[in-house]
Amino acid sequence: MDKYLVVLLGPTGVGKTDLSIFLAEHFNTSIVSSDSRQIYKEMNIGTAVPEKEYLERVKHYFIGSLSVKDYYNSWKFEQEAINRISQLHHSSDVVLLVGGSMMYIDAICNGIDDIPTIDKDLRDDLQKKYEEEGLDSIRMLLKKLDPVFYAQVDLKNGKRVLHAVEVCLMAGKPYSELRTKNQKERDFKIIKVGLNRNREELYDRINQRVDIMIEDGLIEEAQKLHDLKHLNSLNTVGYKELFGHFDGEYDMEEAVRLIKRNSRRYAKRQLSWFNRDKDIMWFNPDDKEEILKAIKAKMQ
RNA sequence: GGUGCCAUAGCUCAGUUGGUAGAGCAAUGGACUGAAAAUCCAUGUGUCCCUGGUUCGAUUCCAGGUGGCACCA
Repeated sequence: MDKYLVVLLGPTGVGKTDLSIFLAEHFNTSIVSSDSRQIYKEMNIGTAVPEKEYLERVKHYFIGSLSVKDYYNSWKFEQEAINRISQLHHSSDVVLLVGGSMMYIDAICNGIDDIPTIDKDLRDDLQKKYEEEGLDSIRMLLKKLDPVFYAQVDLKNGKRVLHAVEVCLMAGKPYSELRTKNQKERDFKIIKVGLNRNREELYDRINQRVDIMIEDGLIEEAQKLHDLKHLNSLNTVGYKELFGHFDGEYDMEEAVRLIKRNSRRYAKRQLSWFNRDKDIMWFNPDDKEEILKAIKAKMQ
């Protein structure tokens, strides 16, 4: 009997959660979350974690399982989620992967190349060099360490250049040699269901959801995390804009405006990424029965 | 009803001494392999309210109309 992973993806605010409960109950299965921010237990309101009732009705994994202080990345997620999925496949033929974090989804569906974990000291040293000597000096390093990747990389993107240098130094060989781009074999079949709405409707939903988050106490939630704002986990839409307000950079109205705008832009970036993937079947989240039918057809 | 002011991008507005126009905000498209809700790149989208007039040429000047605002009745 074939095992299936049904991947439910789409931009933020499109309505993945409601549909995921419907599908999970229909297939009598669990949900593995592929959301890089809902995984942190201190960030519930701002990341629109499914409401308590849903979490009780359907077993969810990778929601609220980490602290914002924990270091995490998509490679770790790949290891842990793949393990979890195969364990769940013992008792269920269908498992749901639900979330909008593009690279987390990719890590499960395609796999990520094996490269060494970067030493914290090395990361800090390079970061310091970047800040003191500028991007150009990091670029020169990369040119020397890995001319092949240097020719491919977006040289204006500091993070990319920096990371490539880190990997070269850590691995002792060029990053480009480690980038196989090989698709990993999985022992389950993948069915990708993409959710989208017309742009105006999607943006309305995003805007409204931000207002609801504020009513639900997002400001208080962010206040508690203010001291930790330097953490990567808190470099997140909904929190960083409030930190800016707490630090006196602008008023609350402006903070809310920025949260809405940045959420919309995030949704746009997600769509850009997903649109490349020709395996995705696209639907409006309201068409539940149609979606179910399409999934079942794929399982024939 | 009268007088005055205004009408230009999705919004707020600038501008053209007459040669079809540009800022901010918003928006759009894209990249992406161990920070990814991150990070980076690119893009001005327009009956310049309508109809006539003057002019080689009108978004710009003139007249009328329409709509909005203010004041006076």
